[in-house]
Amino acid sequence: MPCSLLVVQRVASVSASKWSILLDTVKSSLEISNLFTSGRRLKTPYLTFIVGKQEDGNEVGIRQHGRHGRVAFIAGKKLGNAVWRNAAKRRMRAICRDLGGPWPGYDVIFLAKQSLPDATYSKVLKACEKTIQSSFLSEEV
RNA sequence: CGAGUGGGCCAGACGGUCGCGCGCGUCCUUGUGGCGCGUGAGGAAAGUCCGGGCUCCCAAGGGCAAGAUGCCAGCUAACAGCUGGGCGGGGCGACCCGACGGAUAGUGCCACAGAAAAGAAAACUCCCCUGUCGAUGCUUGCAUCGCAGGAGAAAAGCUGAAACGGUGCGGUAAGAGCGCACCAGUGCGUCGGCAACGGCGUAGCUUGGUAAACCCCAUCUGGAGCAAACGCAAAUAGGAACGCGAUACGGCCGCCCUUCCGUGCGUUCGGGUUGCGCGCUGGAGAUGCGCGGUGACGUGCAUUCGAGAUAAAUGGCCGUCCAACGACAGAACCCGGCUUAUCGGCUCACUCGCCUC
RNA sequence: GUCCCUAUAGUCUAUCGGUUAGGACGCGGCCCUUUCAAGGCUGAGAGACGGGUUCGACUCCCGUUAGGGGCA
Repeated sequence: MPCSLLVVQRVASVSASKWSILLDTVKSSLEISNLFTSGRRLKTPYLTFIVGKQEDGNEVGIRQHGRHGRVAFIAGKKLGNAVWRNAAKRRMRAICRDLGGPWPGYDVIFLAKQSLPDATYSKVLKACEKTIQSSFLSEEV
C-alpha cells in the first residue's frame, strides 16, 4: 500500500502521572509495510489492530526513542471523504487512550474500517476492550 | 385558501463534563511540562473551470504560431463574471432561457432520396404551340392519345432536415415580381438612441444551411507555480561577485529576430539535497451609517481584528427545547467569479385561480 | 496541495460528422473425432453519465463521474 494513502497520527509520550505522551510517527513507509506483512492482526467489526513486537535489531529506533511503545492511526483514503477520515482518526485516538495504550515494547497500528464512525462509541469501545483483553495483553504481559 | 415566480438569511440552540490545534500570561522539577485566559472551518471550504494578486525564470522590444472571448453600453484589479438595455424563444402571468459578430472575403461539406443540394448551368418529366403525320371517336372538323419539330419556362415534378420569397388577383398560347395588394427579408434615406436596435418612407432589390468546419474581423493572453521564492545548520561535486574580452555555443521554458547576459583567464567569497525557519495571514478585509448612481458598483466617516495546521486541530457523553437527532460536507498562499452537491426552516416582493365583503 | 491525461463487447484495440460501430483473443451452439485439442460454420455481446451545436454526434463543445500519471 503506498504511503500517500495512509494517515499516521503523532501522539504524545507518557509523562509522570497522566496518559499523555509523544509519539514519533512510524513515519517511514518501510516500517509500516513491515508491520503490515509481519504483524498479528486482531479484527473487530469496526477496526483492525496490527500488532508487532519491537525487534532488538531495531537499534536506532530504541536508542532514539527508548522502549516505550508506538502507535499509528490509519484511515484509508478510499473509504471516505475528509470528514469521515478526521472522525475516524479522532475515534481511534480516543479508543487508544481509553484502552491504556501505547503499550511498551509494541508497535500498534489502528486501521479504520468503513463502519467505524457510524457506530456508537460505547459499542466500539466494548468490542475493542474484549479483543485486546483476550489477546496479547493477557498472553504476553 | 390553493398553485407558482424571483431575491435575501440561517445551517440546530443553551447548560454541564471529558478531550484537541494555535496564541498570550504565569508557575516550577526548564520541557515532547502544569495551570489560567483568549481564539478556532464553509455556503459551497469541493470540482480546479476561468480571472487576478504574490514569487521566480537576467532584462527589454518586434514578428509568427497557438489559445481565449464574441449583440450593445457600463461595473471591476481582472474575467468566460455581474448590472442595465436590445433582439430571438418559452410561459395566461410574475418571470425564465439564449457561445446572440461575419455565410456578397475565400475554401470545404450537405450521406440516402431526388430532375436538381448551390454561378439555378445543362439535361429529363410535365405544361404550351405547330403539322400534307398516325390511331380512335363521332356532332365531318373538332376532341383525345401517340409521333415529329419548335418557342418559352423563376408554374408543377412523388423526394428531403433544407428546393432559389409566401398568399391572392390580374396578365399570358402556357407561364414567370411580368404588374398590383398584403406579409417576410434586404439595400438606401430619414427620425429617435452613446450604441445594439427601433419607428417611418422608399426601391421588385429576393442573396440556401453549416463558422461548438477551416476561416475573416475586433479585443485579450510571455512561462511556471507557495513542493514558487528566500534564510540557517553539518558532510561530498557544480557555483557567485569584480576586472579584461574575438569566434562559436548557450540563455530569454512554443518558434524566429534585435539589443543584452553567460561559458575563457585572474582575484575574492562561499554553496545543490534533508530538517527547521520564513513566505503565513491586516486584506481589492468585515460591520454600521451617510452620499452619488435605475443598477452592478463607487465613495466618506466611525468601529473592529474573525483559523494558520504540517500526517494536519471542532468531537464523545448527559440534560432541556425545536413537529423534526439535523443534509451536502473540512481551510492548507490569498482574493473575485462560475459550476456541481445539499436535510430543512425563516423572510420580503410579485403573479395566476377560486371564495367572501 | 498542484499540474496533466484517458474512458469503445469479458480483455486488447480501430474509426475523416453520414449503412446495422470494424478486428483479434475469449464465450455459446453445430460439424469433424471413439473422446479432447486443433480446424470449419454460425451466434450473442460495446460508445462512462447528463446536456448542447448540427438534418444527423463514438467523433465537435460544455458539465459531471470513474480511473491513471508527473512534481521534492
